[in-house]
Amino acid sequence: MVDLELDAEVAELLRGKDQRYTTSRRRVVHVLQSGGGPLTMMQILAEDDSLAQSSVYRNLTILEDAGAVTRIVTRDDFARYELAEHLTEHHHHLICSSCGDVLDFSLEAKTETALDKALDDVAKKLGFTVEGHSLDLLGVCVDCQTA
Amino acid sequence: MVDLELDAEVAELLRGKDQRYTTSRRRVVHVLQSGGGPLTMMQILAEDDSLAQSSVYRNLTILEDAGAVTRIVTRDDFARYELAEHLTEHHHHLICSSCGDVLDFSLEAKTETALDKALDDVAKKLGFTVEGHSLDLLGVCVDCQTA
DNA sequence: CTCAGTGCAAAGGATTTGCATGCCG
DNA sequence: CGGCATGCAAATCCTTTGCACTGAG
Repeated sequence: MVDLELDAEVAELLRGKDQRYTTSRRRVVHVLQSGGGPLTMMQILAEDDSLAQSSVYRNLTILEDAGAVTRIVTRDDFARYELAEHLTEHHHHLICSSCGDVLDFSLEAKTETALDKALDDVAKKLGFTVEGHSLDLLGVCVDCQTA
Repeated sequence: MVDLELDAEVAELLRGKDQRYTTSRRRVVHVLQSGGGPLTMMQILAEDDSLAQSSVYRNLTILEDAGAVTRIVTRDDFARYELAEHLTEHHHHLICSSCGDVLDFSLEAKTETALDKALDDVAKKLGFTVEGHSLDLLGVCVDCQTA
């Protein structure tokens, strides 16, 4: 999704919650877009130092509420944020157990479909209403292996 | 795994780290074993009030370090703990987006194998060393649907 | 002008740690 | 006996909140 579409989409989502798409919110969204994976607060602030920590926290909460951003927590003590799935592509996470960084990856459509079906079956059996799934691969990233 | 095997296994793991399998550590392990899913600190303390909060935190850290316990974080602000995978069966988590509770579930062996293979392929392509994977199903549990 | 959005600093809450005591080996 | 494990309470650190200020409409 190119910037313009993305901005329009996010603006729309925010309007639905009577929120404006302000400059700093736009900045946060753009940082997330260019991340290549979910980012921590530290990473976001480092990427754009015109942003104030408390405002970023507040804006991320608002963006999450509007459905534009998803907050995830992995092994370490920092929450990470990424653009909501419908603003990107369905993907999964590769978590480095050494440095803690998180990268995106995707499965072939065929595999993904098979997985969906298997999960639906399980959920049906347990009486669960499925809202989505997340699949994390835990391992050591390239950088940490060479280091 | 029955209690005796489990205790022996955990004791062994702790010995490997020069740690004792004390009474309160044993209590924590047994609470986790009967959980049916990963438990929060609150749930653990509620299950056995002879346990002191700080000691449970400390013991869980030690047990995790010894490879007997795994710490996971979901959507809410509480960490959850479960017995390490090699002490139980490979399984996945069903997270209720309403009450936050987490339950275990398993996939058919065939599905699990296919998934493993797909993940291995992806990891190889990205130069990652795989240590494991986790699959969470997000939805609404039976209790929350009727409520 | 008005009111949502912002930034600073102070508060909040799950988790961790210092220290004196108790208990296992 | 000696040292690790425990429990209490105080400290930590990410995150949230109170409040006064700023800027868009």
